[in-house]
Amino acid sequence: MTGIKAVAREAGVSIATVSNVMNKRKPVSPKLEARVNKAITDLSYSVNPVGRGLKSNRTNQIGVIVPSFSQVYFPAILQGIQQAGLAHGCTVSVFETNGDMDSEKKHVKFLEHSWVDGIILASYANSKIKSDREYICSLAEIGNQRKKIPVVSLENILGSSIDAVIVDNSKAAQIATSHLLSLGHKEIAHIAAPQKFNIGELRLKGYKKTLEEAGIPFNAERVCEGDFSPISGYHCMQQLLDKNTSFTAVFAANDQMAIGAMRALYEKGRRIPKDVAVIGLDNNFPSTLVSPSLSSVNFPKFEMGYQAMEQLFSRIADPEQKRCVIVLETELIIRQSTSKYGDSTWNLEDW
Amino acid sequence: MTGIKAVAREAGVSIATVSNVMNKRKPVSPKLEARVNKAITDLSYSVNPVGRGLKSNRTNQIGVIVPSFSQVYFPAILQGIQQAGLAHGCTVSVFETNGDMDSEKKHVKFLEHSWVDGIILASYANSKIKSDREYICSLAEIGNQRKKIPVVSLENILGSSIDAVIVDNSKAAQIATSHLLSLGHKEIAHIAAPQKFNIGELRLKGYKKTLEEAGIPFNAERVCEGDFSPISGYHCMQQLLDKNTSFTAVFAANDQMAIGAMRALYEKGRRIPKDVAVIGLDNNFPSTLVSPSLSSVNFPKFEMGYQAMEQLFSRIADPEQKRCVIVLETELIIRQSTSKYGDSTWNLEDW
DNA sequence: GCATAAACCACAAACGTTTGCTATCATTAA
DNA sequence: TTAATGATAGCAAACGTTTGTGGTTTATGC
Repeated sequence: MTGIKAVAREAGVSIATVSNVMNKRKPVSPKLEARVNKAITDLSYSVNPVGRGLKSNRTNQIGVIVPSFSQVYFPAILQGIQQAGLAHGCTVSVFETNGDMDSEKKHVKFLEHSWVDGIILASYANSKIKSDREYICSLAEIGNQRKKIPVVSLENILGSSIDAVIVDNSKAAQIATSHLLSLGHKEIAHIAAPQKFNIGELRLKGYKKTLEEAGIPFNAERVCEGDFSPISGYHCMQQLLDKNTSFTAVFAANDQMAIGAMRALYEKGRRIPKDVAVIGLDNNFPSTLVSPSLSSVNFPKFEMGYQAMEQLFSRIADPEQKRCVIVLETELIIRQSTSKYGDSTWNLEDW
Repeated sequence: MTGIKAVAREAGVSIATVSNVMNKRKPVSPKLEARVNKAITDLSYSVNPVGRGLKSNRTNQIGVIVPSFSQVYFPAILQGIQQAGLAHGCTVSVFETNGDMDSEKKHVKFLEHSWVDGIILASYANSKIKSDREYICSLAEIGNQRKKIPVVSLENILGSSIDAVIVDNSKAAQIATSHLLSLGHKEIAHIAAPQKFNIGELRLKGYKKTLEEAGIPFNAERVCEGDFSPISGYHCMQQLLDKNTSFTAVFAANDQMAIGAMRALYEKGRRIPKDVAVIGLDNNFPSTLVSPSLSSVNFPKFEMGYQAMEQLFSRIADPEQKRCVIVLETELIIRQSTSKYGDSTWNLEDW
């Protein structure tokens, strides 16, 4: 039962003075301060965050909702969030949705009642569904009886008014496609991300735009829509190969699908990159594990998490500040799957 | 400012009655109960967990410390923890150590002062270092002024008295080695995990024991110690190949190193599994991505997390119960890298 | 109709902090 | 000498709950 009261008694001062010593809110005479500090260490006292939270209406806790812990994309983001949080003495509670909207809503509801100071959300809302769109917009207003809860989104913003930290998905797709063009490829297939999601549309858009700008007509026959999973990439590639549309390169909307596609190519005896060059998007670490290693466009995942947390703190500090959308840069990563020489040395730095 | 007080006023009852209605602690007459419930929904009131926590001395929060979010091994465990926590209305705060002991200690200290109800810890303590051993043992006694904080460990127990949920690492290594033996291999190399960790020793021990029981003399020339990373597996394999000790199979102490080893074999023109069969340990998903896919021994990661959380709740409910160590079972997963026929069909169920 | 028990409800004291306000004291200027 | 100033310290209320204690009503049995 070592509370602030015990410290006060031990030091022979009032609890207010102890509080003042700890928080340096008001000046305390040196001798009293010394007495208090001695009492604190003697009793090995540390402030009870629950009591403090009650008074200050802050919990120093934020909630993070991501589709998956296992999908390699998100742990890196979590790291960034965590690091930034640590720097502010803030703990991070995590929630996983498995891409399920009901689950996501449930978690948001839960957080709403658990008095976190803020929420970072990587939503999988389907922009084609009205209720999903409404839900996303409603996020700007979530909160409990006492106050609104600030939210920072890691995905598309969809006309809502909440802060976001994102990458330019269309531009990233352009970078990938341009790279293939620069290698001399004219017939480039695309394994698309689900078009019901904003990022799916944007990545396809970037692909199309780049082709058009290069004077190459868009051919819908060369596009197949997957669902982010490797196996969907595998099946898409099988379908593309079965059609009699030729292609010498393929751009997959994420690395996982690209890896699946590589497998399908391998099974059909197509050599990578000699017969077909392959590039992915988002640069997850398995890309360095497969053979040949997979070229990709890096997403600054750690940075996204870090910035999201910083933005959240910024909004908590000033809830009235105007909306902030931070766009981070992507970067082309060339590996073996688009290498001209098909060399097979490992890039040790990836590890 | 919608607190329990406002509800009481709205319903024209005392706050005690509102509390009783919500927690069903004492019977309340149906009409009052209805009035209270109406007031609750009208004001969309929900209990403030901070206020409650202050009184009940519980936060419904547990802290989880893992070496890494990104290492595929841990997210699956996190999922299990999360799910079990959710079932108990408990949130999970995560911390990452990157395998750094100082960082781990810092996080433990932090949690000690943040009044979590319990801690789940996947420590990387070095069992060879005295201070690390002492630290581990001290974990059984951590706590703040008010009460001891229960801890459940996910790793080796090292003579401490804290609860644990583990797998039998030695046995798992035996399963892997036996599998290679059953395929007719007599010369089996081992890429070991760091011997400073308990699990490193145990896995090596299982390997040795299996060989001995099969009447095959242990040959230290066929063992190389890595550090869990793929690149270390790669280098180990290079070293093994450079020696003039022959081997027709290799057992790596985790999947990541196995994948690195496969790469080295590939570069030297050794075919897998024809020239050299490869098996890993822990069965992480990249094993299904590489080609040929990697055989492994599955660790029930989700289950480990789930059980750890359940055990934690159990101890929180009854701090005096005697120590509990749960050992979970592993399972052999045969894929292409140890397939007799070297077939190359994908196991779609893995995805 | 009365005593007794049972059912129901409210009061108020905690839980551990923070903080506005007041009280004390020493110092300084008039 | 006195009043004004400034620097410290403490009082007590408040944050939103839970819960022991006790008081009031209602039902029950005689």
